[in-house]
Amino acid sequence: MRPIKTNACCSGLSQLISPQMFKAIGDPKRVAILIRLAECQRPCTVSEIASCCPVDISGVSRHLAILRDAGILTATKLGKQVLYQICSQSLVDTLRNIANAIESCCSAPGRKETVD
Amino acid sequence: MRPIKTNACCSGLSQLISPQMFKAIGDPKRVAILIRLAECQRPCTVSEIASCCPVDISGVSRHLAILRDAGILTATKLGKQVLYQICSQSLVDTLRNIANAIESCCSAPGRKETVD
DNA sequence: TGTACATTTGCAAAGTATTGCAAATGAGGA
DNA sequence: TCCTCATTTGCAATACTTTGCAAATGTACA
Repeated sequence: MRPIKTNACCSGLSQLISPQMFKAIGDPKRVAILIRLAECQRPCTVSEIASCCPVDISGVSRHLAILRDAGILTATKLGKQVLYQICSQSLVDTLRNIANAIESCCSAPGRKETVD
Repeated sequence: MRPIKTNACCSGLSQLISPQMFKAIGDPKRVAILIRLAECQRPCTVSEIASCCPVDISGVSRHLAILRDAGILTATKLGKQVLYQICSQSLVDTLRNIANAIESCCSAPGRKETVD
């Protein structure tokens, strides 16, 4: 087996890619919730969001907590209600940073290499 | 409850975001495999990839299949071996398209709206 | 204080994922 | 053909996730 040369510039990927974030998005109901929130254009209550999918509202609340814990949503209490909204700028930045890192790592010519 | 206005431009998100792809990346061992492949700068065999993490090689083979089925890797047979590599361009494009869609959807001023 | 409403949490059931081992498959070379 | 090596698959055990219901929490308002 050949020795494995690794590209030092790729090491940043492990800081950028959070399995928790990807796992949070990797569920069809949570994707439906995200799209609902994106379309909605304003912070939404749990009850409003729950109308996106045929699940008990307690389940929606749990899905929202998973997305919030992954840093994808923020929650704000307002009286009896809780308003959720997408952290769109940080999500956009994270996705772009990962794309840039993969691109520079996987298709950069003349890159520095080190033996593993 | 206010009627929910939705933003027509966001509907593309549901085509772009594949829960399967995010779920595939959303596992620490699979992230380790991806980083190994990214660093490695060339197609790698299963045995080479397996050295990235302390798991039986059969488990690594299954993780690779999950990433391949999600469209993140391609596999090529070469004699007794199978070479895996990241579909880096399509992954990069997908991440950027999602970022662009979220950005235009969530922070576009003067957007078109329709009542849900 | 008591009632109404929105949301979250405890719980148990059902479903899905991950793991290691052992055996199967498939390809190259003696 | 037979042996070896790389990879994949069957299987069972274990662990984790998702779900709905019911109950708990927290807030507003009479």
